[in-house]
Amino acid sequence: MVSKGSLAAAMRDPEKTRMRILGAAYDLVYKEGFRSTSVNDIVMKAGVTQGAFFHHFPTKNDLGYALVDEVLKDMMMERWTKPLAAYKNPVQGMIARFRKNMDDLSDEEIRSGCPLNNLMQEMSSIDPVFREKLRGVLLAWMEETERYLKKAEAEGYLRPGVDLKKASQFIVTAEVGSSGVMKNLLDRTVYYSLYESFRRYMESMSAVEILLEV
Amino acid sequence: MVSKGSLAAAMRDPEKTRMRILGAAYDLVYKEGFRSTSVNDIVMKAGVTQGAFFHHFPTKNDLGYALVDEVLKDMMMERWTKPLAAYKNPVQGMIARFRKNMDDLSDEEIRSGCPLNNLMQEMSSIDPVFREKLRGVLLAWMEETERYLKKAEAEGYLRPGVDLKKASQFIVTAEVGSSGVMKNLLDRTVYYSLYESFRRYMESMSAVEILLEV
DNA sequence: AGCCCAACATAGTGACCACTATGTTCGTCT
DNA sequence: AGACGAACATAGTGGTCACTATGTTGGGCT
Repeated sequence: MVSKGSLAAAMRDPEKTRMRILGAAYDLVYKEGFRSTSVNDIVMKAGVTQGAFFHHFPTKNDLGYALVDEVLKDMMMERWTKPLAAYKNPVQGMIARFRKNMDDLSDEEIRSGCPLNNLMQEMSSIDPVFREKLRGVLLAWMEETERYLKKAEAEGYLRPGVDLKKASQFIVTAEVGSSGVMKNLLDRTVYYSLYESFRRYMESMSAVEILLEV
Repeated sequence: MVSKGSLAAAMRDPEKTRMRILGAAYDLVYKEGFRSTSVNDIVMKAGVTQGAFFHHFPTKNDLGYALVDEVLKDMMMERWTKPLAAYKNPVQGMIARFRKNMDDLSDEEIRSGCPLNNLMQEMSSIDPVFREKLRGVLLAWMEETERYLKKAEAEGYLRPGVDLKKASQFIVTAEVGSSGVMKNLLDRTVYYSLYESFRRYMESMSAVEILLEV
């Protein structure tokens, strides 16, 4: 009776099938773009049939929307805002994280760019539903950044008079823009250069000396 | 014999035909993206036949390359670096131009984003020829920016110790990133916010008080 | 045990795509 | 004046696309 159980586990598991599709789609869309990725590419990579695909997602666009809601948002928050909780001084955390996210990137990830930025530039102007969902991710990123700036302010790490909303919008713009520029230039020295400028900008609003352990 | 001449003017003019194709293609690619724009879309908008198109451009990709080399590059320089020549203080010029380029944008242009950024995010990772050509535009933009920073430094407008190359890379990244973020958010108040942060960053490297006439 | 429906699998289908094969026309050059 | 080639125009062509019509199968529920 062993075989039945172990085989059956892989057979009818709709939630797992859906996740396999989403996972395969995320990789392909990240690397090739949404329009350039065909449903066939996705089902081949996921190891399922087109029938399974269209059973779970009525249209290709619906898959794209699910990608943003269920995969992309967590991905971005996991990378950019969640790690800030580990730092006593959020300003120092943002500087350190900008650097770390850059150092951790593989060559292929640099070539592929920022998954949020990719989709924003490709889909925002041609599909209002995509834009709304991507806008939600971008705003959440900015709001979380602002929340950590507020925390920094409350604990005396910020100079008085800094407009936290404006600063958080600029911070996210710099982070997104850096990934976008790097995707084209493919030159890590430029990334180090952008990091140092970013650090200078962050330090200009800091009330304390920033010491970074390397 | 009047008819012959006036009609003939529009008939066999290869240079004009080529330009009509490039102009129509630029608009469509700018708004819809390169992959989403079909050759048929382009020839319809240009008012020429597919035969004419493929006579002037062997493949659709070749048209894309010509777009970058012959249209996009001039477009970007005309908008971002050429106007800096009119300012005595280039730092002030960059601040003023960031603002002016934003104010001059129509709603549709905001929705369409930065034409260079659009193509970079869409094509850089999937076509090396595109990447090289786009890279040329981006580097030219950065180098021109650096040239104006050098001019500013020579005339005493910059604080000592500013790394001009790093600063120019960050400036262009902020300009590109702002257009990219705006394309999604469609909210001019965010643009004003980004402008003020950009201005603060520029002022942090300035040796003089910046006075902007509104 | 048998029924039923979600969860797939298979095999198309029309639309659109970049591109081509081939024909025609006009200006130029001798 | 006649030839000739660049500058088009017309009508396809194979391939790919998102999507669908129609089966089949397995597990849960009575």
